[in-house]
Formats: sequence, C-alpha cells, structure tokens
Amino acid sequence: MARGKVQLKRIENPVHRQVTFCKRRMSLLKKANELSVLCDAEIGIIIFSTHGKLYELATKGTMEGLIDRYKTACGDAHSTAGGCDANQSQEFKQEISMLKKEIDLLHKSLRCMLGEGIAGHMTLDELLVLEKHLEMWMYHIRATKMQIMFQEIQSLKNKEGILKAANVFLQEKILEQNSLFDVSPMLVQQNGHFDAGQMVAADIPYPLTVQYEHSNLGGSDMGFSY
Amino acid sequence: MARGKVQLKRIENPVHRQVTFCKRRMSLLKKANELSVLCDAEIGIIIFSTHGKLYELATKGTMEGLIDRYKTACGDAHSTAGGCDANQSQEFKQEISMLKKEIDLLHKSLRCMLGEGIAGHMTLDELLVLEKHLEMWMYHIRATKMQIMFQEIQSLKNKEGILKAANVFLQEKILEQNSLFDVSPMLVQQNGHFDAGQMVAADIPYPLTVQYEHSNLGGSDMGFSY
DNA sequence: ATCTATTAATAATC
DNA sequence: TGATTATTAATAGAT
Repeated sequence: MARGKVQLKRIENPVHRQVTFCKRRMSLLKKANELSVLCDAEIGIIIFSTHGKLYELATKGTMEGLIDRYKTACGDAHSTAGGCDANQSQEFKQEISMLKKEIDLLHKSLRCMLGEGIAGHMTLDELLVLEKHLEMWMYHIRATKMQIMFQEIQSLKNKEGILKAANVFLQEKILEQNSLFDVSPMLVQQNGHFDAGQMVAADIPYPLTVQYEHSNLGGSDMGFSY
Repeated sequence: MARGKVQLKRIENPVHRQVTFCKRRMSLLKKANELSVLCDAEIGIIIFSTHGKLYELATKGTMEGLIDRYKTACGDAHSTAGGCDANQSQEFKQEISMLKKEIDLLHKSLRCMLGEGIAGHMTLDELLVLEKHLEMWMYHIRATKMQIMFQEIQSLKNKEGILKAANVFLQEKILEQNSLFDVSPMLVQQNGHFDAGQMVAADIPYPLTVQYEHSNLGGSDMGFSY
C-alpha cells in the first residue's frame, strides 16, 4: 500500500511481521466496526496471532451470542454454552415426537383431500385429532361468516332507511305539486312507493342511488344456512 | 474514502446501505485474508446482514475449529454434564425447527386445498363452500371413526364369546376330573372365571390366547366423543 | 509512536 | 449488477 506494493505471503522478518500484524489488525477491527455501524450488520471477528494470542471483536452484543446465532444460522452442530440437561433432552424428544405425529396427520389429511379414500388409513387417534382441528376451523369460518352477514344486514338496513326517507320526501313533493297545479296524483303507485321512472328532475335532498359499502360479499345469494 | 468523507452512522438509504455493505464486506474479508497470510494468524469473521443473511470467513481451517479454539482460549467450560451434549442439543433444535417449517407448509397446503386463503380474506360465497367441504369431510371422518369403533366392539364381543365358551368348557373339564379322581373342585374361583395359572395342559378346543384382529385402533383410549 | 510517500478502498455516478 | 473516477483511508518503510 505504501512505499511499494506488498506481496501476499507470510512476512518472514519477525519484527516486520509483528508491526504489520499490529497495524493491520487494528485496521481490520476498525473496518469491521464501520461496516457494522454503516450497514447495521452484526459482526464478530476472532484473531489468533502466530503465538496464539487472542484478539476479538463483537459488534452488537457478545461473541457468545454471535456464535450461538452462527450455529443456528448455519445449522451446524456444536453449541456454545454447553448442551442441555437430561430433562431438556427428554422434552426435545417429546416435542419432536409430537411434531412428527402432527406432520403424519397432515400428510394423511392432504392425501385424503386429494381424493384418495377419505380417512381410509388413519388410526382412531389421528381421526379424533383431525376432527378437533376441523371443528376449530369450522368454528372460525362460521364466526367470520356471521360477521360478514351482520355487516351486510346493517348495510341493508341503512339503505332501507335512506330509501324510505327519500320516498316520504318525494311523496310529499308530489302531493305539494298536485295541490299547487291541480294535477291528479297518479304518480303515486298503489304500493305506496315512489316510481322514479316517471320522476322529473328536482332538488331532492336524498341520493337516489345508494352507494354500496365495501364488504366481503362475493355476489352471494345469502343462503342463511348458519 | 471517496467523493466525500463518510459519517460513521447507519446509512438510511437502503440501496446505498446494501451497496456499501456488499463492497465493504468483501474488502473486510479480503483484508482479513491478507492479514492472515502476511502475519500467519488464524482469523475468523462472522457477519450477519441486517436481514440476517450470514457471511463468514475462516482462515486456516474451519469456523468450527476456530470457535473451539476460541472457547478454549476464553477459558469457557464446556458443560456437558446433562443428558445430552451441546452437539445433540443443537441437532434437536434444528430438527424441531425443520419440523415446524414442514407443519407450517402443510397447514398452508391444506388451507389452499380447502378454499384458497384464510377466512379473513374470503368472500361469503367462498366461506360457504369451504364450510360445506369441511362438513363433508367431518362427516366422512366421523363415519370412519364410527366404523372403526364398531369393528372394535365386534371384535371385543367375539373375544368375549370365545373366552366365555372356553371358560364353560374348562369348568366342565374340571368337574369331570373331580368326579373321576375325587379331587375337591377348588380350582374354580368364586367369580366363576377360570384361573389359567393353575391349569394343567389339556386338549382344549378353544385357544387360551385370543389373536387380536388387525384394526385401525392406534392405541387409543377409546374416548367415545362422537 | 509518528510521519509520509504510495497504494488500496470506496462513494458517487453512470 | 458492473465499470469509472475523484477522493479518502490504509499502510510500508523510515525516523
């Protein structure tokens, strides 16, 4: 880097080597720290000198923690702070066993779903668990369904109120016109509702078209099979 | 370093941060390698990016070995006293992680199978269809469960019949022997059942051990929650 | 350690 | 991504 390019090979002169080691080591740690800060990275550096002296750096926490994280991330064996006691070991095995059973159940469930005879090769235990799962799932689905329907009902009630008010207003308007111009009140239909088809433009305080509120309704025919 | 001094603080612009991370990371590893070669040092670097991606470098051997050496140098006691060592512990954790991932995947698959998406983002129509599917599935499961249980009941009844017949036969045999040899009939217990423990070999037309028929029973405690 | 002539790294830019 | 370039940072060798 300076006063001549340096060859990438071991420096044989022990003094030079020691000096360079000291300088470059500090630079390396500095660089690592910069990288960690600038780029929000967690960095750990372990350096053993020729003579076995240890230098280390760990940004964001301890070297212990970093090594643990490394172990986890690389999925490699060997743990840091020792293993676990017999109790934990047993718990681990139990959990693994449970998880495997669940996976087996799910595999079977999927196979069932995919057409292979339903429940054909499942044990009674598995069937019971699966049934429980389905019940919970069904519960959630029904709850969601009910929520959507209540929303829809509320929305429809609102619309109904608006339309009724509009009708009342329009009927009054027509009666008023009839009395003013002595026109027979034939626009009002027998069912008592206003027929907009024959309406002339007027200053109506209610919107004739009701905006549909956003809902989860997917064009359903609202089969209330709950 | 170039085009302006850089502030030693986290780069907020994600693009800049990523670019800088990439460049500086490579430089750092290069520097570490140079230091290792020039000064004959053993160096290990572990880098976790913001997003958790792992980058590593280990000169002179593996990261494993380096970490071991580090542990030793640190004077960290390897606590392997428990039921499993660190190695096993890590493997357990890894396996559990894998299994959980698989379960998650299977759950997602199942959800897709039964109607695309979680109930939260489904329309009422979709929910109704899904509910129907679940009901049918549940029906099949319950039917299968019942079938299995009826089989089991039938099997138990058969065994009961066989055992009762055997008992009757054996009692007769004993009475017969008693009358022949004038032995008091003490072998027949008060509850009226035969005690095989005191039986001598004889030509019995019924098997004393009943072969369990093949069934779908999975060691269940037969909780009849139908 | 400190200094300085050089080389290496790299931020900004395309 | 991958180059280019103007700057700054690192550093080998000398003191």
